[in-house]
Amino acid sequence: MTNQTTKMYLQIVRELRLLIQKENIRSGGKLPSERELAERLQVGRSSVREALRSLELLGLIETRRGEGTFLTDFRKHKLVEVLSTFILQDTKTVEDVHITREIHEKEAIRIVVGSTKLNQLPVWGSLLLQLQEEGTIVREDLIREILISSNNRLALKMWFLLKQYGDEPFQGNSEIEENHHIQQLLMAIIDGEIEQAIRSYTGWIAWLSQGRDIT
Amino acid sequence: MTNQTTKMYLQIVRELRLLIQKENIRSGGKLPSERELAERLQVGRSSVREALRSLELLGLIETRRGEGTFLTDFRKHKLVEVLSTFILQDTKTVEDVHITREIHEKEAIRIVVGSTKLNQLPVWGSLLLQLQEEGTIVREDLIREILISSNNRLALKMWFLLKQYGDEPFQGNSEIEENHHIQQLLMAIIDGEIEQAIRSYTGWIAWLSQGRDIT
DNA sequence: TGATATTGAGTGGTCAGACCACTTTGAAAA
DNA sequence: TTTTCAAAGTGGTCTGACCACTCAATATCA
Repeated sequence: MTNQTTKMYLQIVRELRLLIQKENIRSGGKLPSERELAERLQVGRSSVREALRSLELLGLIETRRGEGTFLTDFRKHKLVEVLSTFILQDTKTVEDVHITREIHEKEAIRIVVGSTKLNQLPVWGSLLLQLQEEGTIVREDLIREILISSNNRLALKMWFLLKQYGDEPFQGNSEIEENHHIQQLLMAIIDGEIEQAIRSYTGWIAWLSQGRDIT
Repeated sequence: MTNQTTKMYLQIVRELRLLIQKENIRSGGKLPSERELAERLQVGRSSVREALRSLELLGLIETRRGEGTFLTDFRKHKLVEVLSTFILQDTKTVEDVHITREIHEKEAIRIVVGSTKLNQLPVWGSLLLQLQEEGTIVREDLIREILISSNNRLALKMWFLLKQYGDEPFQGNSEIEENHHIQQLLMAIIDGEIEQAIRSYTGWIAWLSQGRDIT
C-alpha cells in the first residue's frame, strides 16, 4: 500500500476506533490479532504494530504476549508516566490540569446538590456515617461518588483522566482537619445548600494545595 | 536482542529521553535518524519506529519524510485530541457533550467575572459596543474570548473539541432576542457580577436549546 | 476413569532487508 | 556564476522469518 496523504499507522488508529465501535468491543474485550488486522485492512503487520504500540503507550489498549490485544479499562492507563517525563516540567500545564479537574468537580457538586433527587441519595448519609465512625474517608471515593451521581459520563471520564494526570502525593496534612472539610461538604450536600457546598469544596481544595504551592 | 522484562520499544522511549537530555536537544531540534538509533541502541529499526510512532501520536515529536525526526514544542502536546478520539466514542451522547461544554463555559465566566483584572479587559467593552452598533455578534466569538481570558489552555482545548463534536445548526431564533441575552452577559461581566453573569448565560443557553430539545 | 504431561496452533516481540517517496546537497553542466 | 540533476540520506511500508509465550486439545499415565 502506497501512502497517500496520511500516515498509515494513523489511518489504522482511526480504523481501529471504528472497528471497536462497530463490533462493540468493551473494556477488557479482545481485539483481532495483529496478523488478522493486517489482512483485513490490507496493510503490513508492521504498520498495524506501530498503531497498536502507540495506543498501548497511551494506555488505551493492553497487550499480552501469547494472548492478544485487549481494550483497557481506561482507568488504568499509563499516560501519566510517559507524558510527565516529557511535559510536566511545564508548570502551567500541571496547573491547568488541576484547575480543569476542579472545574468538573465543582460543577458536579452543583448538579448533585441542586437536585432534590440526587442530594437525597442514601450514599451521602452512608459516607457521613463512615466518616464519623471510622474517622476517615478517601478523598477520591467521595469525589467519584459525586461525579457518578451527577450522571454525565463524559465528564466522569475526563475527570478520571485528569485525576491521574495531575495526581501527586499529598504532603501529610492533618487528617482531622481534612475530615472537617469533608464533613462540611457532605452535610451541605444533604442539606441541598449549593453555595455552602461549593464553599466547603473550595476551602478543602485550598487547604489541600497548601502543600504543593511552595512555588 | 531477546526481550527481558520490558518491551523493547518502551526501553527505547526511555533511551530517547536520556539521549535528548544528554545531547541537550531542544524544541525543534533534530533527533538521530531511525537507522542510526537502531545501530546505536543495537536494536531493530522496527522497534525504533514503534517507539517513535508512539511519541509522535502523543505529539512529543514530529516526523518529516525525507528530513528527519524533530522534537516538538511540548506545549503543543496532543493529549486532548488523541484521547478524545477514544473517549468520545462510546459516550458520545449529544447531551453529555453539550453539558460538558457548558460546564467549561460557565466556569470560565466565573473566573473571568470574578477577577477584577479580567473583567476589566477592554475587549468586553468592545464587544458590547459592537453588539450595539452592528446589532450582532457571533456566539462563538464571545465564548471563545471568555475561555481565552480565563487562561486555562487545557480547558480551552477541551472546549474547542466539544464544540466541534456537539455543534448543530441552530434553528433560527429571533436575533434580537439573542442579542438581549448577550448584552446582559457582557454587562454582568463588566460589572463583575458573577451570579448575574451565570444567570444570563444559563438563560441564554436555555433559550438556545429551545430549538433542539424536541426530544 | 481421572489426573497429568505433551504438543501444536495462535499470538505478540523482534529483526533484517528490501523498495518506495521525498528532501537536501553538492558536483557537473551551462 | 548560475542552473541542473543525480546521489545520498531519511522516513514509510511491506514481507518473511524466528523467537517466546499462552492456551486448549490431545495423548499418556496412574
